[in-house]
Amino acid sequence: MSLTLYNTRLRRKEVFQPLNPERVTMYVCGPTVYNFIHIGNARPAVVFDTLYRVLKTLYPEVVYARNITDIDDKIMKAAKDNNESIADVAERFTQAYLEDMVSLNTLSPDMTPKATENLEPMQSMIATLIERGHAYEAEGHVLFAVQSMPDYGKLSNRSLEDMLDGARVEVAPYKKYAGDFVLWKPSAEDEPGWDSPWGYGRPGWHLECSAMIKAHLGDRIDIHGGGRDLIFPHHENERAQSCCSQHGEGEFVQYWMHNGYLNIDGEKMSKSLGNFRTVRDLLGQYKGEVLRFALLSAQYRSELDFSRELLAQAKASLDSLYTSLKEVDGVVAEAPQNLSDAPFYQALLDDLNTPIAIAELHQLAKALNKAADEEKPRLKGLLLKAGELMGFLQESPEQWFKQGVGEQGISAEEVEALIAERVQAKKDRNFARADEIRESLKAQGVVLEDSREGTSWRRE
RNA sequence: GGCGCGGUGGCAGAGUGGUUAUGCAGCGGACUGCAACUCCGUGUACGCCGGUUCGAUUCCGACCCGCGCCUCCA
Repeated sequence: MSLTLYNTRLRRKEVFQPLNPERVTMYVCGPTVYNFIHIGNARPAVVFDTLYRVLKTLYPEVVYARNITDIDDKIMKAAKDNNESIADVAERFTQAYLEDMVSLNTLSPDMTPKATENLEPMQSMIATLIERGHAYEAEGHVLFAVQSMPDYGKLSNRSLEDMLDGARVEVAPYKKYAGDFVLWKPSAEDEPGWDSPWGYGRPGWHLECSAMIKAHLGDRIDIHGGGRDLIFPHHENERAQSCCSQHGEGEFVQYWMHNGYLNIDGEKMSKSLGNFRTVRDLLGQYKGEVLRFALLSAQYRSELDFSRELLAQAKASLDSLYTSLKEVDGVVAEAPQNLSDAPFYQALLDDLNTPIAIAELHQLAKALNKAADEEKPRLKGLLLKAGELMGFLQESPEQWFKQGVGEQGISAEEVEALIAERVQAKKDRNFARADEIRESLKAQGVVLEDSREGTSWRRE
């Protein structure tokens, strides 16, 4: 079976056929670095990281780019509010973002282009658009003329008329047409900017992605991903800029992919509504892998309600998977020779059906629990591989169960000492003392488990 | 107003024109000094009303409800 992906532009699933099977290209919209990211922002990072892992099993070279937007009015505002330079704000939150990405077990993209390092390609794209009659200058601005593009609106499936009907912003007076959007805007003396043929200024938001894709990946790429809220206007406008400035004909992006929202109490999580939880904050209470598991517990196009219960269930599921692995700690895993028949792989190939793939993880774990010794290396290898494709199960069970989150509480040495005391108590048939120790540890978040091999422990 | 998404058992969440995943929680049992873990067993749910059909949660139509986008947003 081959990879199928849901293409937003066509509103249906398609078999994925790369432009060049030797080199697959994927671009995902990264953060604007003016704040810590919230867990909703983490969803595309985790989803497309999973896709990246799957693509790597299919193609010899996958080039994954995820940008950093480090020039933007919101960053300028944050810098002003904190009395800090724009570069410092951007640098600080870029680092925080990269740390959060590591916590969520995402692989590093092959490139992380920054807007401020790509002004030249942006300006050259503007020049081309003006030359070709798709853009015009007005009062220090350069605007894209949406009416110059016959199929503008095709990605988001809307007509110009319909869009303007519901418009809720005032139309700037210098626009020839209300739907035109900014490619370049003037900066005041004390604002950041760059010299350009159209005066001192800075790029419009949509431009950087178009320009960086062209500069680093080429005129045409295979996959472009991001959150659903980027479909319009961001990706529609990117498509307009890129299609109208590229060499030759054809779609600039072959497969547009958009993840659904993360909700809080049924409402979209967003910075403007203020109902968000930052990844940073959540990492104080949950391991990154738990957050990742929660994010992948629904198919990426569905909405997902983010709650304490969701995280508790994610944690419980991972505990159970790691328990299976713990039981075969001494078994050497046998790497699967061929994934193509594995149900978890089939599920991932079907537009990243992670809930099914997770169900298969549980099936593998259950099979492993019951397996005869000679079957264990193969099953363990499959389970680890399935986990790896989704970014799970890469810690040792020991680490998973004994490393706490945030406040460490009782030390491992103290736990071991109490276990030793309890073993003696049990030997003396002093069960009252044995139970007392277990209860006391339980109250401190440590669970003891007796077996023939002895007593093991884990943090809850 | 335009465009779009969704409503599945206590919760989360797939899927399918008929044998109705999976996990968590619950219940019964095995194991255990007692537990925990694990294992075995256990749950006839698909918003409402019509239609098509031998048969619909799945297809079609209407309706109700929720959510989103229409130039800040992942």
